[in-house]
Amino acid sequence: MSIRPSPTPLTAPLERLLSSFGVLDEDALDRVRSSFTQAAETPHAQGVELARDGRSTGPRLLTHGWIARGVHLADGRLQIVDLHLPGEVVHAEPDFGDLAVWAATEARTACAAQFWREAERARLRDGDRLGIVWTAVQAEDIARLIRHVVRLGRLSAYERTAHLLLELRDKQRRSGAPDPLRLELPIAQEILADMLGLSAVHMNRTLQELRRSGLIEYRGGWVDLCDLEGLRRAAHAPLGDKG
Amino acid sequence: MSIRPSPTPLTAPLERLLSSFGVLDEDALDRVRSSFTQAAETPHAQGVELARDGRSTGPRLLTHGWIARGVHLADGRLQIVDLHLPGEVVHAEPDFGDLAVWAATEARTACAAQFWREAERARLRDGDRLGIVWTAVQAEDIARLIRHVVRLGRLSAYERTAHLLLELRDKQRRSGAPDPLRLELPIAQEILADMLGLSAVHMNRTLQELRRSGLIEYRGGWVDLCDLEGLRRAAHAPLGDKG
DNA sequence: CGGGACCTTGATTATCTTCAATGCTAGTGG
DNA sequence: CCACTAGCATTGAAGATAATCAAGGTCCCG
Repeated sequence: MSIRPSPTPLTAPLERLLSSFGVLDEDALDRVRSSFTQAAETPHAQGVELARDGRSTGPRLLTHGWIARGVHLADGRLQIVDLHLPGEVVHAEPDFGDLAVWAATEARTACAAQFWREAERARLRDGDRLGIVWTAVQAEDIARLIRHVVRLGRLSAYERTAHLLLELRDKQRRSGAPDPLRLELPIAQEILADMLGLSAVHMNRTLQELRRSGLIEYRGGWVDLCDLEGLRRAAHAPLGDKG
Repeated sequence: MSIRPSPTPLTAPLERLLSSFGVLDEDALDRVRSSFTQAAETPHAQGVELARDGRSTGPRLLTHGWIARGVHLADGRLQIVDLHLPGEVVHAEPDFGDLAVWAATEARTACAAQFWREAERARLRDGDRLGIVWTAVQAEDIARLIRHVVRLGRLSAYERTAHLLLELRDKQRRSGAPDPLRLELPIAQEILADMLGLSAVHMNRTLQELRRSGLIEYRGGWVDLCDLEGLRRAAHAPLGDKG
């Protein structure tokens, strides 16, 4: 009997995500995996909150499904701050304003407290591969927030949508998606609208416009990025590396 | 001749800012001050960039004036990501996208590389006051970005403007402003517009609307927050603690 | 006095929201 | 197998919000 199933399946998407930011040596990879030996997956039904206001579940590794973070205004308006894909460590602590964190689809997570401590400690050791990679991951988290600010502040609905699709594509590639031109989009258009600060109706019309322009095809929860270069031009952004 | 004027005036706004996040003991305060014994102030003329694209000056302590961080789009549009006041440590490294950092007014900064290292190290030591406070400062940086996302995504021009004024007021209080109802605004309306994702014309009209509503008075680079509670209601936000 | 930077105003147009239906599809129970 | 329902996508029309264009106006400074 083996002590532990070979490449702990739990951490597979995390390993892919980390590797997309830099090479992990055997030692680093080992520490990543052993941070989750104690961890069991928790399932989350669609729409159920992981954290809100004061309550927190600590940092959690998303293993399956999508998780959304966002702010609810008193009058019902919602602004989504980020959408998380498998492999990402979701900092579910609402230390930041009254952020809500919920499962945008059926999802599964595992406690990442030990990993978080290990990674933070690694950042301070010179030359530690895990630390180098983890620093890059956190910088990217902030860069993504900044891109979101630019998207919402200065891009039109059409530009925003193209920009977001490229953003999600890049996320999905880090998460280990095989096809660089096919994007899984298992969420309602209303969620995209709440991400982009648009009404659901206008979101729908904008997606149709992207279809009519031949930049995407969209049906059944999948988006085909037919014209990556066109999307990039539409988004005024350097997102969406190499087809 | 004295080696160094007693409470190094250079760090005074930084000390106030840090203290607004938690108590610093003598030891922590000492380390803050001695991180800047080697540092000299550099002046920056209005509009001059500290960093752009690849080039960086490393983390710098803003001692006088305002600094802006933002993204320029190819067609001339500009989205400002944050406005910095004295006491803040501006991470001028454009690791994050193609962020530009420039002096929004005449400004002076000092190298904060040593302080940054010291503060980061302190974060990892349990019970270190500097570490605790620095962690809070960084969490607030992210919280502010998230509030910016909500502002741009889901608030109207009127709401956005009220929200931003409260945000700037809170910043200015941390920076040590004496009057909690008087806000110095030494920047053109166009800069506020670029912060809020509006045209300069509409920014102007929105400010007038806030004046007509009796929420603010605005002239000569100063804003009086006549009705703090009204602003808070207009902003749909819990910003703007106690008059 | 002239020039430049900034603020203000009016008129017009573009973008996006809201409201109100109507279709579409998958799941459910009779 | 077939209504029946719920959730999501789509459409049209009307209205609100903000951008754009084009002038003036004000203030400061050389």
